Amino acid sequence: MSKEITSRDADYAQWYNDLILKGGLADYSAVKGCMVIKPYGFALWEKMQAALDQLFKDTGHENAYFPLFIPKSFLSREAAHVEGFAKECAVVTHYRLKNDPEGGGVIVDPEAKLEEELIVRPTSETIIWNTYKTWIQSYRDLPLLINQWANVVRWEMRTRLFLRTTEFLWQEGHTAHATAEEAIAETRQMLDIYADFAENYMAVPVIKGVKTANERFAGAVDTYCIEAMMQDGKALQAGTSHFLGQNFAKAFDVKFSDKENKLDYVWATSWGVSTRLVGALVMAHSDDDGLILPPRIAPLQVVIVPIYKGNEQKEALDEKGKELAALLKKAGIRVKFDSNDNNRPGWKFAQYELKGVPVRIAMGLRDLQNGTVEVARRDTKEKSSLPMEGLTERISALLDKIQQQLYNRALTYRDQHITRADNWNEFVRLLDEKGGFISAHWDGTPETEEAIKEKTKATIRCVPLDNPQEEGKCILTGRPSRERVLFARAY
RNA sequence: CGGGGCGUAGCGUAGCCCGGUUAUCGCGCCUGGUUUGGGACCAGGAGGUCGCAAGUUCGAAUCUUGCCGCCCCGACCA
Repeated sequence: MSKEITSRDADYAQWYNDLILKGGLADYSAVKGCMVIKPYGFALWEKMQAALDQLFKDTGHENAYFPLFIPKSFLSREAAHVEGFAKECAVVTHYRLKNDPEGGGVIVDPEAKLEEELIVRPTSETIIWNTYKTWIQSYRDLPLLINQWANVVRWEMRTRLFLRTTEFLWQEGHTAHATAEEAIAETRQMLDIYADFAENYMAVPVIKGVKTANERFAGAVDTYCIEAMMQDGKALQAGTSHFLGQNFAKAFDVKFSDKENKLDYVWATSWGVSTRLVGALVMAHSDDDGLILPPRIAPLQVVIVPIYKGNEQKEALDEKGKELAALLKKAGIRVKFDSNDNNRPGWKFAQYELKGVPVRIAMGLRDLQNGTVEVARRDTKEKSSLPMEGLTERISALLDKIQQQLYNRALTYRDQHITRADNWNEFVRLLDEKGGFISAHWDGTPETEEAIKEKTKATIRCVPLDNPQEEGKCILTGRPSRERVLFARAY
């Protein structure tokens, strides 16, 4: 590939791609726009899944599974929904191939045309609400709190590893409630869970907010989101939680009888996060030496590398290494003892740095004699010699400390990249020179938002929750405004 | 779909402008040995439809035309 870098964006894209490829998270695939998630990358996703799944279950949700295929007609039942997704749907038209009578290959059998085409789900609201119609009759059936882990397909024009792939893995929650208040509370609760997960597990600080009408989910009344800041100053939407009102209940005719035997449509929410979170993690923390993974979700938290001369030393260190690994494992630490003799220590150090393993322990003869080990942090690259005595506790504490410091570092960066702009020139200059979130007044109209996007490529990421009210003038039109909103260029 | 860059061994590349024996180098791989506290070293070895097709030419990785593919930027979007 070319080494010519034509812009900062391209430079950054290369850095990002290298991190993922060299870190062993994923590969390009034979199908353009799709991605192969490698075992290490999938192990990371599984850690994230497990934590999220627990948070969902702790709040009363259950997992289920709905079909991959959706009858084409379902999509058009909700007007805004079809408008939003029609342009990016993969469509199944036939169910059989046959040998090409003209030559070697196979062709689509024209006899095997489906009566109604199926679309591969870009999201599952429609197929799920079609099902909910049969599940919900009475207020006693509510609330219905379902989540599914699934893959979805969105035929995007341009893709990027983890951040935007044609097929991606995610979870999507779909809930039904008796009242608007309850559904809104659910929407907010799930937003809080996402924020909690991003900050406390991924160590990525996020801003909770509401989307403007332009950025709202197709079919939602309100879209809430968490927005993160990447190291290149671009924003990344890391999760969304939608209040759907009665839109889908009406589209799929889902009514229930309340306690007074009055018939009404149910109130809905949906919420999701995807493998994009892996991309967020990579971009938020990594450096030029590779990935940096937060300990709480790192597939491997500690790697032990023996350093030896000759077989005799190797044997002694193997024994000690296995012993230490067992000790750490017993304390609940995910640890690997790498006694592979094919690679030298220096090579292993570099490899585990590329993979972002938070802590490395090196032990050689010198350590055996002194009863110590060398402990190195991935995030700061600091090395120190620690006694074997009480090592487990120290490592546990160190993992916690790394988790916290990663978050603090990302938070400091993020906060340094929220800047106020009070006039148009300043706004544009900040976007071009500094990046990050720009806090500015906006007149509240979709037209102005669109105009700003066209001029600068910046969009309104969100109106932060609990946003302070403040008189001001729109950055573009000068019309009156009551609050600032967050603008940024985004992924 | 537009703009840019590129396609030479598993990976990364030189050579191309200005055509000329057997296509360069590094990593990786195989064999043997020495090594091992930050990506080891020595010796030997295997590995190639130079993206595909046509054309020009005595002769094409190199020139011309067409096609295919990939990456980056933009439009679309999580």
